[in-house]
Amino acid sequence: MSERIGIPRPSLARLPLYYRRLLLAIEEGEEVISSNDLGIAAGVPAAQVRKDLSHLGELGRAGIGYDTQGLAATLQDFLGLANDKDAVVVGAGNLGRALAAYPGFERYGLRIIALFDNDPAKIGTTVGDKQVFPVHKLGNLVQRLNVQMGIITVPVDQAQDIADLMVASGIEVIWNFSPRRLHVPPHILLESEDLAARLATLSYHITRQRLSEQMRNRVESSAQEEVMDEGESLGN
Amino acid sequence: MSERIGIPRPSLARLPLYYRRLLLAIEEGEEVISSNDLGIAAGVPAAQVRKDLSHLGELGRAGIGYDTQGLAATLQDFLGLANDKDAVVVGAGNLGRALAAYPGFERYGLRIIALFDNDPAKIGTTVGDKQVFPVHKLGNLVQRLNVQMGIITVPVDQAQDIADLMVASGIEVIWNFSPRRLHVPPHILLESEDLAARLATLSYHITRQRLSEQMRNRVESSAQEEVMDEGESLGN
DNA sequence: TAGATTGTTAATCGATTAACAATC
DNA sequence: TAGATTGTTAATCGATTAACAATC
Repeated sequence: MSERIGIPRPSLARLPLYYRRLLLAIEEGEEVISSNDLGIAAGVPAAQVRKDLSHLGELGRAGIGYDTQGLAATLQDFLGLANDKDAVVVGAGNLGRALAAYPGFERYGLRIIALFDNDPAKIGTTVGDKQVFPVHKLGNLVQRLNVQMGIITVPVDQAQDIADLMVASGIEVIWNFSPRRLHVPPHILLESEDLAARLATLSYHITRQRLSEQMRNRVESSAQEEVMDEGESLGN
Repeated sequence: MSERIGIPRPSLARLPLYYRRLLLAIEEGEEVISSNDLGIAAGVPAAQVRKDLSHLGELGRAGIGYDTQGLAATLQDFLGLANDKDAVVVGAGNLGRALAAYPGFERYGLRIIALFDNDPAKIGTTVGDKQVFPVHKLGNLVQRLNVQMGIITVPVDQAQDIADLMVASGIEVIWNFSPRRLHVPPHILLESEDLAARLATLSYHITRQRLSEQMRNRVESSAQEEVMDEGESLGN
């Protein structure tokens, strides 16, 4: 995907956070909100918020702030959250079933309409109200219902095959949860959540933290010794 | 976490991808690998790979490339992948159970030792060989076993409370899967996977893709009309 | 020697932040 | 009017990329 988008990627990623804060503000009955408050919710400075929102137009009022209802509607529209988006999950293991049942997706317009798997023990079972079908039925269903999105939660060695199958079936957006870089034609949008890779970076931090802790302990225990030394030198 | 790290975040995030490629190369019996090949695996140019690896030292040999075994060992060490890292999952819903059973984590040294939940129907059940305990037992177990990492998969309205509890129990790294910005003291490392927010950005792309498709169809159908017009004007 | 490939320097690119006139 | 807050410009920051001498 060669990204013909009119907004920087980091800005786009923050819009949902602003949106979420706006829903909260609306619920609280607040009619306006400042870039500062939106920034706090997203963990960025107010200037960043204003810059981000400036990509969508002039949405605020100087001296006042942003109209909560208006801005929420603009973001909802810009992100297409009110549009129904059909998806299928391939891989009805733990992760696939968890995503199929994830309660947070519906409010953003995602409808997971079915799961697919090749394990006979899984075929025919349901996840909530969603059925698990054999993978060979994927193409037909995707074409018939014009499904746009495919979610991949199969074991890593099958991920590329499934991606190929999805592309051949006409799926245009792939959300990949397998720990593997997938290859897709340029017109397909591919987004990956590589949890194992993410864990590896956390592992890096845990390791450093452990080291600096040991250092601290060593400093503390020598401080402790010093205290004892002092006690002794005071000779009481 | 004010990030006293000696390597840029984006570089750090790519190291696991290089590592994975190295394991593959080793499996294939390859003894050296070029920055170019590593780059292909991670989707970045060779210069990026060399720059990333230069943060860990001079690891390659000019004219030759990188020793696969040696570089893999260096990365494993740098990322602390061989160190055992104990974790608990709080929230034994679909996602929590999926993560607890996720097969990709063990090879990176993560040991999920228990799950916690407040639902009586879940307490006492197991996920693989891991037991689900009531949340009030979290502090004791974390302290007794010196658990470093907490994984949050509870509903959004409980996420902050659980984070507070984890911090109070001595956990130092939190991996948050709830769609909410959590507040933790500065010495705690907090990393979040906000799947709903990620979905919202995918929604943006799906919406644009749909629009550009409609445009294409419109162009095609007018092209179609033109063909028909021509056919007519040819008068056959 | 010729060819391959590194590590590093410098140039480029893009995002973040600070500052402020304009506006309410 | 005084105070608050926007949108935007310019400065800063940091990461990516290109280029190349050094090395094998």
